[in-house]
Amino acid sequence: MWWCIFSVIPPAAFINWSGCGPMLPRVQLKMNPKKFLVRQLTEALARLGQTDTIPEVSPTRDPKFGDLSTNVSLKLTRALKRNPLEIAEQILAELDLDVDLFEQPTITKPGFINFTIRNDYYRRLIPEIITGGDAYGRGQTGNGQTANVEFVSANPTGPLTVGHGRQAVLGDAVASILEWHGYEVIREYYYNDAGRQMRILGQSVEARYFQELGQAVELPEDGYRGEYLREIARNLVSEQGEKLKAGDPIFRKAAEAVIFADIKNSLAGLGIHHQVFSNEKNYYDSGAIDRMVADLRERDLIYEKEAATWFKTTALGKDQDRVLIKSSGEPTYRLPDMAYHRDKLERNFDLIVDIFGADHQATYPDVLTALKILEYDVSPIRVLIHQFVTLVRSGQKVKMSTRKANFVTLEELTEIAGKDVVRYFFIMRGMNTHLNFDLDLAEDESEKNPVYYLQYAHARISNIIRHGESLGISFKDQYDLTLLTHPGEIQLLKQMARFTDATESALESLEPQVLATYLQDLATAFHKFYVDCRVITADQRLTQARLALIYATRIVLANGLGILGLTAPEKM
RNA sequence: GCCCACAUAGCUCAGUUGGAUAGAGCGACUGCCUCCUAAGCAGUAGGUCACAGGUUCGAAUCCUGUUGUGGGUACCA
Repeated sequence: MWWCIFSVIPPAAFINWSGCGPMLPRVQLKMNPKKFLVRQLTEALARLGQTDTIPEVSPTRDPKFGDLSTNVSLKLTRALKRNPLEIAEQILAELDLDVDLFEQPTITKPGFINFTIRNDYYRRLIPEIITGGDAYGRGQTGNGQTANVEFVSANPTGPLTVGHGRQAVLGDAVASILEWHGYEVIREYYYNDAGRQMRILGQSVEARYFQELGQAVELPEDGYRGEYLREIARNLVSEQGEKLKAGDPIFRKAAEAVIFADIKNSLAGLGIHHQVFSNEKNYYDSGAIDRMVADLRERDLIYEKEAATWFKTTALGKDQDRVLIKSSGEPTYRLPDMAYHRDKLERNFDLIVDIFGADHQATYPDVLTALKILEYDVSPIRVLIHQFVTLVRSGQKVKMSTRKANFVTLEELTEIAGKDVVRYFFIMRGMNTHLNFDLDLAEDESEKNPVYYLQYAHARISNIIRHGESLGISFKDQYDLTLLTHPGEIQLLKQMARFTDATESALESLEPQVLATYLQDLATAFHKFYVDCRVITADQRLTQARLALIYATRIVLANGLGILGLTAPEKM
C-alpha cells in the first residue's frame, strides 16, 4: 500500500502527481469515469464491428454491482442473436481500461458489465473541492450567455397566495441553477394592469371607498372581496377625503401600488427579487399588439367572425381556431402574450424560460405557433409547466380564489414556517405533481421539514470544526487521504463525487428537485459517517484526513444549499 | 364532448431518460447519547407502482384502452 501527502494549493498537483504512487495518464484525471467508459466502450464496440449501438453507462443501485454498469451486451443480444453473457465477455476482452482507475470489471446475471472505481479516484476529489471552495462544481455551459426567466407574473389584484409560492420558488431556483452554470440571468415579472381584472379591482376599491363614506354602494358582481381592499379604501379616505368621484382612475392606481408593494414584499421574504417588471400595457402603447395582428393578417391567418378577431390556427394543424380579440374589443390574453414573447426574442436572450401554471398549458403552443409563422427562431424558449397546489383544510379541499378572498397568503405561510421551510417544501417536489398542502399541518410540518436534515449536516460539520479549534486542532493543508478507508468515509466521498452530475442534471431538466434529492442523499451519507467515524481524535494523522473530508463535505453542502436559496447554518 | 397533465406504503412524495431485491420522510413499533449537536443512527411493520392489455432479454418508467383527479376548451388570466 502506497501513500502520499496531498498538497491543496496547486491544482496542478492532480495532473502532475508522479512521485505519489503510480503515474496516471492525464486524461483520466480530468475526465469523469462515466464519460471515459462510454468512450472506451464505443471504441471496443467499433473493433467488434458494432458502430450503431451507443453504449449507456449508469450508476448502479446496489454496491455489489460496483459503481457503474453498462447494459450494451443486453442491447446487442437481438442483433447478434447470442447469449448476452458471451457478448459481455467479448466486449470485455476488447475493452481498453486503465487498471489504475478501475478494479477488474465483472459480468453479472443477465449480462451487465460492472465497473468499480478505485477509491483513490474519490479521495483525489477532496483537494479539488477544497481548492474550488464556493466555486466548486460550477458549470461553464452558460458562460457568456444570457437567460431570461419569467415567473410569478401574477396581476396585482391581491396578495400572493400559497399557490403562487410554488411558482415563485421554482422560478427563482431555476434562475439560480442557470447562474450556477454561468448564465447571466434576468428574473422577469410580467403583468397586466390594463385588463378586465384590474378594472374590476378598481371598481371594487371604489365601492369600498364609498362604503367607508357611509354610502350604500354594492361591490361589483365579480368584485374582489378581500379585506385588504377596505384598507386601501380607508387610506384613500384619509389621504383624499371625500372628494373622489366615481370612475376616478386613482382607485385602480392606488390598489395597484399598494398590492404590488405587498407582492414584492412577500417575494423578498423568500429571498426572491425580479430585475425586470414588464407591463402588458407597454405593448399596447408601443403598437406591438396591433403590429402582431397586422403581421398575422398579412399571412392570411386572421379573420373576423361574430364581431371577434380570430387566429386561423386550424390552417396550421391545430384542432380549433382561437380568438385574439373578443367581441368586446378587448384582446384575449393570448395576443399580448405573443407580443410579449416576440419582444423577449428580440431582446436576444440565449435562453428564455417561461414558468407557467397548468392553466397556461393550452396557451403557449399558440404563442409559439404565431412566432414561428413570423419566422422567429423559437428554440431559445423553454416552457416549464407546473401543476397546482391543492390546499387541504380539516380534510377538505379548499378552492382558492383571489376574488373571493378565499386564500392563505404566501406571507402568512412564510411567517409561520420560515423562508427555508417554504422554499424547500416547494423545491423538493417535482413540478409535475399535483401536490397537496395541508394547512393544518403547515406549522407542524415546519418543525419536521426535511430541510433541517440538510442544514443539520452543515451545522454538525461546523460544530466539529469549532470543537477541534477549541482543542487547538485546526485543519492543515497536509493530510494523508489514504487513511480514509472506512466504508462510511468512502460512501461519503462517492456521494460528493455525484454533485456535478446532480447540478448538470438539474440544468438539463431545469428541475431544482433533482438537486434537493441529491442533497438529501449527501446529508444521509454524512450523518452515517458522523455516527461511525469520530473526526477529532488522538490520532493526529487520521484527524487531519477526516477534517479534510468534512471541510470538503461542508463546501458541497453549502454550494448545493446556496443554489436552492437555502441558508447553511453554522449552528442549529 | 375534445385537448393537456397526473395516479407509487395509512399520509406527503422520490425513483438518475427502459435495468438487477421499488425508496425516503411523517405516522406506528424496537434499540442506540460517559464520547465532535439524538433536528441524528440502526432495525421492525407497511406495496396488485389505479385497472386491463401490448411492445422486449427486462416496464413504476414506452404504446393502446378503462377508471379517477387537476387544468384547458373566445367573452377570468
